[in-house]
Amino acid sequence: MEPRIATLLGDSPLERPATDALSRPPPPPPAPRKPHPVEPTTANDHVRANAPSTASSRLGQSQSQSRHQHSPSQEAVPKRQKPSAPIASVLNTVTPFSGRLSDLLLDPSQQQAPKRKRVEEPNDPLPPTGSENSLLTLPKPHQQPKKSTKRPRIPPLLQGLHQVPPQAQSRLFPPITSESGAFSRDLGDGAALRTTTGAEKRKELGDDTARNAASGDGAAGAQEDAQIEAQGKPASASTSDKENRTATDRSPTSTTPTATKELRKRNKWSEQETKDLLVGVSRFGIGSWKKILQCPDFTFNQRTAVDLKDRFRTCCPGEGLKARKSKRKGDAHDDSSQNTTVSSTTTSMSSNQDPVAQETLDTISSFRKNRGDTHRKGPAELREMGIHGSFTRSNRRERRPFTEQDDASLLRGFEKYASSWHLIRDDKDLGFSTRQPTDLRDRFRIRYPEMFAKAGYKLKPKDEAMLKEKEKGKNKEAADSQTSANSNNSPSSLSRVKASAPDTSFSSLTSTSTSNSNLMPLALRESFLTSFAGPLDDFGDLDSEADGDHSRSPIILNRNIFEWADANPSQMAAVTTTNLPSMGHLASDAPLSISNVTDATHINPMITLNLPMALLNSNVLSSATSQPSSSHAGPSSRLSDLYHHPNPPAPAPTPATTGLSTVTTKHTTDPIFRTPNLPTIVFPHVPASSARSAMHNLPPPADLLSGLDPDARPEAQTAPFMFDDALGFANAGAFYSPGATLAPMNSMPGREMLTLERGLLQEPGRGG
DNA sequence: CTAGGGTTAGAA
DNA sequence: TTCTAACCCTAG
Repeated sequence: MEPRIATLLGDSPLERPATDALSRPPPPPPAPRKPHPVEPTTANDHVRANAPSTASSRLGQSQSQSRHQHSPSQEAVPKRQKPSAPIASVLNTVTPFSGRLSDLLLDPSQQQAPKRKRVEEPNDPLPPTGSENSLLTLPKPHQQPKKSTKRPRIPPLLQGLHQVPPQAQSRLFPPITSESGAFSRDLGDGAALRTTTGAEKRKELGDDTARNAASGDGAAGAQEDAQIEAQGKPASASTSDKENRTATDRSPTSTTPTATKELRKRNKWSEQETKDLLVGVSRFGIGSWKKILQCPDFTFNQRTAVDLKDRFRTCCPGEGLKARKSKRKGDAHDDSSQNTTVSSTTTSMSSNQDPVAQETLDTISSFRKNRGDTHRKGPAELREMGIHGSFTRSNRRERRPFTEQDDASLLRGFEKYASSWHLIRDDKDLGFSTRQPTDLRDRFRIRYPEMFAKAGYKLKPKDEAMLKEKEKGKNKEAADSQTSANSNNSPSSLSRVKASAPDTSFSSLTSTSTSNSNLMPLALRESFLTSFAGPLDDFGDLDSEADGDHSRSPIILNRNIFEWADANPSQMAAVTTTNLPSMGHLASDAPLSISNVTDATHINPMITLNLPMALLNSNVLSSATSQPSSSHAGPSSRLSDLYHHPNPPAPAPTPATTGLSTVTTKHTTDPIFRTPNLPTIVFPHVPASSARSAMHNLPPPADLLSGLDPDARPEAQTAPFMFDDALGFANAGAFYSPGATLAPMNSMPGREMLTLERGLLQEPGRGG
């Protein structure tokens, strides 16, 4: 850090002493302004301001800090002379004092002693040694001039981070600001604390004041705060309320989440609290925890709504709240059966004093205390509390998780109606009749954050951050050469944000994508766009199927594909364009356009083979085509989807494709397509061993490319496949692997990746 | 009606 | 106890 600071200051590490000197002893800046640079007035003022005993605790810390830092610089004082003069001259081009100043201040024999004295005498009687003190008190006056000379402000601030004052560690670390008050405010200066406002600070206040109270120093402050709080937020603000109520007897409590984790201690429920809770539930109903919490009739010891809920669940298991899952199977069964009995009866009743309710309670009691659960409250106890009958439930709808199908429908709905959630809800086909529009919106936000954001809506801060992080990662990945393994989703928290599938499908399909988050070259995406036509067609279910975090596995192309291609030129040709409607199209336009030559080694197999495009049609793999695509089909059928053109009355079969479609309408049974030499991925009968080891005998790139029309192989010619030296090529159609992404198939650095997102490979226009 | 923030249920 | 997602509330 320090070297960096030095760098920021423009000083070489060697000049560091000079830097220190600048911040402490009077540097040139003040010189021009004041005829007498040694004039102590300024310094004194500062010292006075800082000296007060109130701030002494912190000052003391910073002093000790400074001392450490200064002692070396002191030793270096004699050496400073040289550096300081140049710096002075730099900072102050016109300083008559520059020379003198350094002389005056830095001369160890003469100047230091007098100067020190002046400073320390009036202000700081306490300092152990004069020399240290002088260094401490001097800096501030000179830092200000420093600012005026446009010195970076960072260094002094950063330095403070080196050694966190011990006391500060145990409490909130003050904000890092340029305000000098940042630290001192946190130092237990009650007045300063009390002046802060705002919810957050109030929270902190409660904490700080609590400590103050404990120390006897800020007790008044604590009370004041409590009052303020109580006034501002009567019974609300569970957290702050919680902090204030018994703040004095819970000194270790901290407001920071992290600190809370460590310091929060068990807070047992008292009988009175429990009673209040139960009475509250009987009054407001199950689920109205906040109301209960805020009801002035009840007192809770620093409870949150969640605490209330949990307590209630403990006391009255089965009463409207699911009991905790038991890890042991037997228990689980026990619990569930019990729950169903209880809740099914209780939840259906809303009237108190119901005999059946009593029965329910008795049922509960019959279960209770079997397992040492002493918290359950039986009917008798409840009656004692004045609670009769069962509890009513708040009319909150029952929580109902979204299924994958729901998600798919939601996506479809969104494609159809955009963000008109009520329309989505009303669409009977989508089956959201039991949901509220906002439910759909919320779910969509969670499930498809990227699309949600792209549609112009605001994500929850957390999701947003996650999304950003993800994009970062993605970009990084894109930059790095990527092994197929990389493209697997990590089962981390990010997994919730599907690896760009929604993004890809949505953005590319709507052609609104300017996103760089996609690994696939834009042109390539567009190619697929056109080839698969469907604007916003259902990619949803595909995506939803990828719900499993690992479901988006990349396609790994077998090396042997090259060999196979070499050995089977004709099939190769057929395969490469099979099932890629756009391919035929492209081919017809420009025979070579399908190559994606990103470098000399990426060779379009088509070029290599130099085959007539007439072979290019379809369904080499048509064995799968007989299956109609189903929107909810599994991967296998999806595979088939890919392998044949989805809609027999295809939306827009390209001329080439249609024209050639009659040429090869073959089945896999056709010997020509059942070459024994195919890679296992596509053609199972190829031994993987040979596939891996085989070397292909491809002519040198120069030869292969010699006859090419340069124009026909532009950089991003949107070819769905690419040829990689000695590795093979990827063809979306032919080598699609159910499961997802067609990932980069080479692991060589600097190679351009071809990644096909699942959505792009999917058939559009299902059912419609 | 929607956006956005708040509250609650339930799992971890 | 914490965290996430489903659900709720309400201003605009």
